[in-house]
Amino acid sequence: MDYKKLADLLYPNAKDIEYYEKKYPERNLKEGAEVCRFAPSPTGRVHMGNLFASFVPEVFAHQSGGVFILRIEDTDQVRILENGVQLIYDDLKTYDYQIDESPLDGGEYGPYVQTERKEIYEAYAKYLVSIGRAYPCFCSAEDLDAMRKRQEERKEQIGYYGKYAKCRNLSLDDVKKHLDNGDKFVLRLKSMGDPDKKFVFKDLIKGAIELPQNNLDQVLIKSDGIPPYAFAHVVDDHLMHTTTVTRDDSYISSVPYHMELWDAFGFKKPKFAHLLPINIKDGDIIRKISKRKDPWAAISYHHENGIPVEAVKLYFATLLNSNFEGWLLQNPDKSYRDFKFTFDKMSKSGSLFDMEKLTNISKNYLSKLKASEVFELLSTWAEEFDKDFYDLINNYKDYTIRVLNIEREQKKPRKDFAFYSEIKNHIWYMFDELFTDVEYDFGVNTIDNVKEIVNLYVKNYYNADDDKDTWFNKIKALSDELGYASDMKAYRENPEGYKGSVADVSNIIRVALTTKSMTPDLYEIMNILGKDRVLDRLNRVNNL
RNA sequence: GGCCCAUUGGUGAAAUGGUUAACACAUAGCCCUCUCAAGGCUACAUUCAUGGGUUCGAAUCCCAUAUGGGUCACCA
Repeated sequence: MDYKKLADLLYPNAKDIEYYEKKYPERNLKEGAEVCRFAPSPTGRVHMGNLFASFVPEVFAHQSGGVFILRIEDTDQVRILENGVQLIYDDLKTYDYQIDESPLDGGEYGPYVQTERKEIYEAYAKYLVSIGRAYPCFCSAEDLDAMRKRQEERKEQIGYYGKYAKCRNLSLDDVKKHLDNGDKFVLRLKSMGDPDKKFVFKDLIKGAIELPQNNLDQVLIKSDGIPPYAFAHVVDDHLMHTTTVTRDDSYISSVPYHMELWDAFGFKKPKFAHLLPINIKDGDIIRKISKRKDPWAAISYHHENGIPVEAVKLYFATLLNSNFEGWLLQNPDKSYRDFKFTFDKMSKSGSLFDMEKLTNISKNYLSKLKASEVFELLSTWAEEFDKDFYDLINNYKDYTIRVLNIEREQKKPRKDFAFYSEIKNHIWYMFDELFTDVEYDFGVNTIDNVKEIVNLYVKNYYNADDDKDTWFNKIKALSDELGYASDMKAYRENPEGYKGSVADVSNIIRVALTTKSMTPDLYEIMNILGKDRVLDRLNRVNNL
C-alpha cells in the first residue's frame, strides 16, 4: 500500500506539517518555565470545581515564570453554548487569573479555539496517513452497532480493533470507490498496542500507573472533519509547547491511547498531572460538584454573597498543597504567589469542598486588610448588590472607613465577617439613615431604670473628649452612684449585694446607642459616632 | 461486568518501616473580659476500611475482602 497516495487521496489540500512546525517554533522561555493550559468546553459557566481545575495550571505556569493558556475545546458542536467562551473568560478574570494567551487575548500560538484549527488537524491527520498509522473507515453506525452486539454476545472486548477493524485492509481502489461514491469516512488510528501487555506511565500526582496497552483503532477525525478530544489535544499541546498537561483524572484510563498517539507522531511528550475533582457530601453520598445540584458552587453565588475572591484562592491553595496553610501562618504578609507549590503534595483521593473552612480563611483574610481596602472591596460589591448601601457608605466614606477600622489595627484584629454581604449587619447602626424605626431590647431592665442611667450619664459623666481610661472610670463611677457593682469580681462574689454590675450599665448604654447588646468596643463606637449622635440617641431613649 | 484509582477523627489532612498518629477547621469546656469578636489553655482517632501475612518493629510493604470513585462513544 502506498500511504503517500492514500494521504493525498484523502486530504488533497492539506498543508505539510513542516509548515506548522515552523510556524509554531519552540518557545523562548527560561529554564524550568512551565507552559500550562486550561482547556474547557464552552458548555456553561465555571463553578468551584473547574475554577479549581484552572487555578492549578495558572499557579504552576506563573510560579515558574511560564505561560498560562486558555484554550477552548469546542469540537463537540452539539453541546456548545452561545458566548460560552466569553463567560468562561469573564469568570476566570473575576478571580484575577492572569491569562497570557486565549481566544480573547490572542497569542503567537493560536488560534485558541479548536474548531478554528481544522486546517491544522487536517495536516497532521494527513501526516499520520502518510506514515501508515491512520486509515479511513467507511463503516456506518449500523455496522458498528452490529459489531458491538456481536462482541457483547461473545463476551469479547468491545470496539474497533483487530479482526473487527475491517476498513484497515481497504485497498487504494476500495477507498477511491467509496470517495467517488461520496461516502463519508472517519479517520482511525492503526493501533499497534497489545492489551495483554502493560503500559506504564508516571503521573505527576498519582505516581506510576499500570494500564493495559491500547489496541483500539480510535477515531482521529470525525466524519464532519473535526477531531475528537484526544487527537486535538495531542496536536494542540504539541504545537503550543505545553510542558505540563493538567486535566481531570477521568482521562487516566485513556492515557495509553493518548500516548500511542504522541508516539505515532514522534512528538516529545509533556508531563501529565491528573487532578482529582473537588467533591461534595450530599447526605451520605460523595459526588462531584454539580452545576445543577449545587447552586452554592456557582461563581454567581459567590459573587452575590460577596465571598472574597482572594479567600477562595487561598482556600484552593490549601487544597492544592496542605502545607501551604502552615506556611501562610508563618508568613502572614505574603501572597500565595510566593509559595512554591508542588504536584507531589497534591491529594491523591479528591477532597470535599468545605464551606466552613472557606469561611474561616475568609475571616482571617479580611481581618488582615486595612480598613480602606475592606472599604473598596465592600463598595465594589455593594455597587452591584446593594445600591442604597453603596450610596450611603460612599457618602460617608471616611466615616465608614473609621467604622471598619474598629479594633482592626491591633495584633489580633476582629474577625466579625467573612463575606461582604455580612458587613452591613455589623455596622448599620453607625448610620443615622439606617437608624430609624429602631426597637430597643433592654432585657430585664425596666425602662425607668434605663432612663435613670442614661439621664445621669448624660448629665454628670459623658464627655466626648475623654480618653478610654477616663471614659471607663466614669462608667464605673456611674455604676457606683446607682448601686451597681463597678468591680466585676466583687459582683460575682456577691451578686445579691448590688442592683447589677458595670456590665449591665454599659450594656444599657450600648443598647441605647446601637439597639444591639453585642457590639465591638463601646468607647470606640461612641468616639466615632461623635458627640451629637451620642446625645441625640441617648435623648431618644429618654423620650420613649 | 472488565480495567484503573482511592480509603487516616465531623471536615481538610501530616507522617514515605521506628518513641505518646502533626497541624488547621468545626465542636465542647475553662480563663481573660463592660457585651461581642478575638486571644490563651484544655478536651476530642487505645488507632489509620476489614481480615491475614512479611518484619525485632507497619498507617506506611504484600495478599484477599469491603466500600467509594473513574473509565469502557464519530463526548470532552
